[in-house]
Amino acid sequence: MRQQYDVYAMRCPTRMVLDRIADKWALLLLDRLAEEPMRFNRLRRDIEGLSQKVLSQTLKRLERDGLVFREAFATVPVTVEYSLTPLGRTLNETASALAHWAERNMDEILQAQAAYDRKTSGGS
Amino acid sequence: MRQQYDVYAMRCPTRMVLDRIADKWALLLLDRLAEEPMRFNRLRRDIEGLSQKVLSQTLKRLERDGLVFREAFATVPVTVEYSLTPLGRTLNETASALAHWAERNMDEILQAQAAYDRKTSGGS
DNA sequence: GTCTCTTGGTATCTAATGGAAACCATGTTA
DNA sequence: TAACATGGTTTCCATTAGATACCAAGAGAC
Repeated sequence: MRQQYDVYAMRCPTRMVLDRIADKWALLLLDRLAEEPMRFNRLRRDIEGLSQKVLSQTLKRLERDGLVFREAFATVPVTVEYSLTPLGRTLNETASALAHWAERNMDEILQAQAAYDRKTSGGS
Repeated sequence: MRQQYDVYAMRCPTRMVLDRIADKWALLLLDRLAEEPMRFNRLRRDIEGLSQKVLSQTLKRLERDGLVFREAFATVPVTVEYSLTPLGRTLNETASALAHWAERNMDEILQAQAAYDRKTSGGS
């Protein structure tokens, strides 16, 4: 059962996928959708700083990769609901860990940055 | 013990950190350095497609964040060795999971993409 | 002696990407 | 009739990524 793909190889398709999931917005979207299915503008409002264009692009790519499911309802103004696919759900287990690692270790990082900046700018 | 940071808030410092660690090259570097300490050009050769400039920038940022330790030896041509800090090591536990999730689920993603493209371009 | 290779980077240039803002059709409400 | 909601696409500009060349200091080949 050796793995057949290698992220370190340039031409490996995993590179493309890693490039897609190692993305701030994709991770936040996955994490948000893991809670419950959501609509376009709800996501836009929830994730501060995420523009419509990038939201649209990111959702489209996630849908293409089979991570997100898009369902459109022919209501008065069209309603579009996004949710995680089973595959997307398995990714979220590791992806959300990354997002929340940042929250847990923020203090330590802030201290490291301050120390680095003191050493660098103030240093002899 | 509620968390004091929120990745969904725009001005939260975790955003900055998430932006940094949700990066293809940073993840691959962390994963590579988790194995053993390595020198600059070794990393460049091992991670295909990674340019000197981006390697240099990424390492510098990771060092500033306290994730990577840089040690220079005054040898003949200067020797510089990079290794993970304890903090970097905790990150790698979740970060490498992301990189290798791509390897494990590659086939399913490729199939999803093919299905999506058939539906999109060939669809009625 | 000098040509070329190594080390670990920086400087420069260009192509691709990211984000802000405007625009779109359709329909409801004030 | 003007404004707002829906879910986007288009346009523009600034930042970024990547390719390439360059740098100093030495080691080894010729």
